Parts: sequence; structure tokens; C-alpha cells
Amino acid sequence: MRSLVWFRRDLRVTDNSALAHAAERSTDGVVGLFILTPGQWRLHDDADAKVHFWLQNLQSLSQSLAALNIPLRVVSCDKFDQVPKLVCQSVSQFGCGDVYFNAEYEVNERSRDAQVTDALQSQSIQVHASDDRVIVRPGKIKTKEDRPYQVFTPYRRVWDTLACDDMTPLAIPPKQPKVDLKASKIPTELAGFDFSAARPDLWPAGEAEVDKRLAKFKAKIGSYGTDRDIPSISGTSQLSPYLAAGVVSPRQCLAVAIGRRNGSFTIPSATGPATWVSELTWRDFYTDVMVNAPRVSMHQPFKRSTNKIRWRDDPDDFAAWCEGRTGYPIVDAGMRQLNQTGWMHNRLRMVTAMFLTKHLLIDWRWGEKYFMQKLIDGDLAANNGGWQWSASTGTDSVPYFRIFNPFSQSKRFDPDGKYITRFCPELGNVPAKALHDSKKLADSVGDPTMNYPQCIVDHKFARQRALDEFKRIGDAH
DNA sequence: TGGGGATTCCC
DNA sequence: GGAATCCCC
Repeated sequence: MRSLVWFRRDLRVTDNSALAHAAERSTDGVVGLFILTPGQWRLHDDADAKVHFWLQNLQSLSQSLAALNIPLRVVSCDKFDQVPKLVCQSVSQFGCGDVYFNAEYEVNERSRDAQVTDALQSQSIQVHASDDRVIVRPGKIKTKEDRPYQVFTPYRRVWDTLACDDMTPLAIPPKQPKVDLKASKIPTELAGFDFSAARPDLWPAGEAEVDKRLAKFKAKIGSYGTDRDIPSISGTSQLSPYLAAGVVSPRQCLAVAIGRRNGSFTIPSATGPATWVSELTWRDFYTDVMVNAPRVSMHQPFKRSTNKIRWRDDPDDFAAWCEGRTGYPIVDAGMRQLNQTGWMHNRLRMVTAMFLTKHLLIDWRWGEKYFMQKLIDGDLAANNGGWQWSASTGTDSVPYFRIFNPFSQSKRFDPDGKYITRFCPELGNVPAKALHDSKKLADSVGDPTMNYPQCIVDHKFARQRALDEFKRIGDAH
């Protein structure tokens, strides 16, 4: 039987469950399929940078598949509602008897896949879905009362006991029997998307690049625990866009940190690798939260009581935040990094998100949407989880009274101002000390030729305003 | 995966 | 005046 592998956000040939299973079982060749759905991507606020990255990686995937005699066919429709018809058409056109794909867990994606599965099964086509996007399948980890965890730490304790169960990496499949089909040409432009600001220099596509990054990261993972918090250096893995697009599997990421001992894997205890594993666990945790409480991905807070918060819908303050001109150097540097590169250091994601939701008291959904529209690594579950953490509306989120002081944050994590001045060059001549001190900074930027704004809001005032509002809704912690 | 303010203690 | 500590938010 000939098999169809439907690629979505798993743009790789290494350690790809759907591809490996299809190759193992098919006897008459394998065909790859990818469906462009630009209208749906716009609805989902997928960033220009991310869609560009997908297309670049599709090109690379197509070449890797061609070497295995697997032609990658690319078809297009506007939104998910037309996908079932398109998959059925492709299956019959390519002469395939079954379909393999790796599950996606978002609401719209799950409903799409259910419809596709129904449509295929009604035509006696077998459907094989694999759980491949996270390390521990969502819904698998439950409390003793058979309920999903709402707190990260106990979730992680269980996760640790399961994470290494299925660590045998899947090899790249062997060459398949030839199929009389040509691979599609991958588009380099897409109507409705603007790729002019894409930065392929920062994020080269393809699995060869992943291998390089994995090796590089493995060599320095020992100091990841501390280095990852310093945004001026390359202390993080720089893998997130690849993980979001599935150019690397979460198991490959886990394998960097865990040593194989006597043929079995164990979760590391050393700070660096353990912190990295934690980050992978957060990714699984937030996916699990989204599946168990889909409302979080439908513009609802996890903590329903926070619906009573009167967010300030101030478009001017929001624009200043988006554009990186709040007058808080660390916040502005973070936002400008996002705008210029499509990526933001994790420490800055927390600082900027908390600034928007607490200092400006602007609705976390506005920030969540803006991040998605800009991030090359945007992932619904992780982005939503992070925003609800910062806004104190989520599961196991930061207590509302724990409000980052942007000046203390930059003093701790960017003491010499190296990161700040990289993205705010107009502050290049301001002494580092003044970058972390509101009064000294106000004196420095009092010079209008510097062209850097005064603080948009006073820290002390803003902090109290947020505390008062959260106290008002009586959300006890 | 804190910060602010008050107090105390020390220099 | 500054570091350490404690309490509250």
C-alpha cells in the first residue's frame, strides 16, 4: 500500500513519528503533503517571520525527502474548512491507501483533524495519528483524583518519571520505492504576507542548522542555568523557532541534556541541564493546560475571577509599548529586539509582558496577540501560558503582587547595559548606572537631542495602581 | 522564575 | 549610610 504523510508543524525527516511509521509500513512508496492555509494563518496571527520560516524549511524538507524518493506535494486553500476535501483529493490523486500525521493540539487544529479523519474513513482510508509534538502526551499526566495538574512542580515530578520512557530516537527512514510523482515547487512569496523584513541570516532553515545548534548548545549546557538569564550573551539554545516549526523534535532537545547510562536514560540533576529540561517541561505543561482548559486559548483567563479586572484599554500606551518607546530602557530594548529580529530573549518576554499587564494595566490578550504577530517561534500554548503567567491570570502564575521593577531587572541581568544599548543605541553614552536608576535616567534623557522618551508612567504609581486593582477584585493568593 | 518599606545593626 | 532581616503586598 502507498502511504501519505501529511506534514504540518513537523518539518523534519529525523525522529519524525508519522514519517517513520509510514515508511516502515508502506510497501508501495510514500508521498508527502503540505497544505498552505494563508487565510487561517492570518486568523491565527501567525507572524510574517514565522510563515517565511515555514516556507524556507519546506524547501529544505522537500530536498531531504527527495533523497528518500518521497516527493513533497504542496497544495493550497484559504482556511481549515477546505482542508478535508483537499486531503481526500490528494489521497485519491496520489493513489494512497492510508494517511499518517503527527497530532496538533490546538482547538481549531483538532477540529480540522477530526473532520479530515471522518472524511478519510468514510472512504475506507486508514488514518494514523501520532503524538510527537511534546514529550509527554497531553492528558496523560493526572493527579491522584484523576484531574489535570494546575501547578507546575507536582506536574514536573510525574513528568520526570515518564519523560525518558520513549527516548529511542527514530532514525531517518530508508529510501522508499520510487513514486511516479514530481515534488511541488515551494513558493517563496505568499499573498497577504510580507517577507521583506525576514532575517534568514539569524535563523537559517533546515535540519543541518539544527544539528549545528544542538551540538553548540550541548557544549555549553553546563552554564545554561545562569547564562540563560543574561540577554546580552548567547546563553540560550536558540532553538525555539526550530522547535515551534518542528524542524527539531522535543526528544532531540531532551537528548542534549540527558546522558544515557547503561542503556537507560535519566533526568539530569546538574543545574544547567536540569534547567533546560524544565523549559521543555513548561512547554509540555502549557500544552496540557490548553488541552484540558481550552478556554485559555479562546480569549479567557484560566482564573475566571480575573475577568473582573478593569484593564485600561489605552491605545497610546499600547503603541508606545509595541514600538519600544516606554522610556524604560530594558522594556524598550526587548520590544525592539522583537520588532527587529522576530525573536525576544525569554527574560525580556517576562519583563515586557509584566510591564504591559501591570505597569500599564493593559489587557494581556493585547500583548499575547502582538507577540504572536511578531514571533518567529510563536506557539499558542506557550505564548498564552507565558502571558497568563505574567498577568497573574493563569495556572500557577506569578502572584499579582510580585511585580518586576524594570530597573532592578536590568541591573541584575544587564548590569553593563550591553543588551540595552544594542537595541537602544541612542542610550550609548548614558552611564550604565543611569540605565538602572529612574532619577539618573531622567536627568540623562532630559537632553532632547538624545531623542529618548521620559518614562511613560512612574514605577511606584503604576505598581500601586495594579496592586489596588487586583486587590479590588479580591483575588486572594 | 520579587519588590518595597521599615527596622535593626553595624560601621 | 549601607547591609541584613522581616513583613506585607
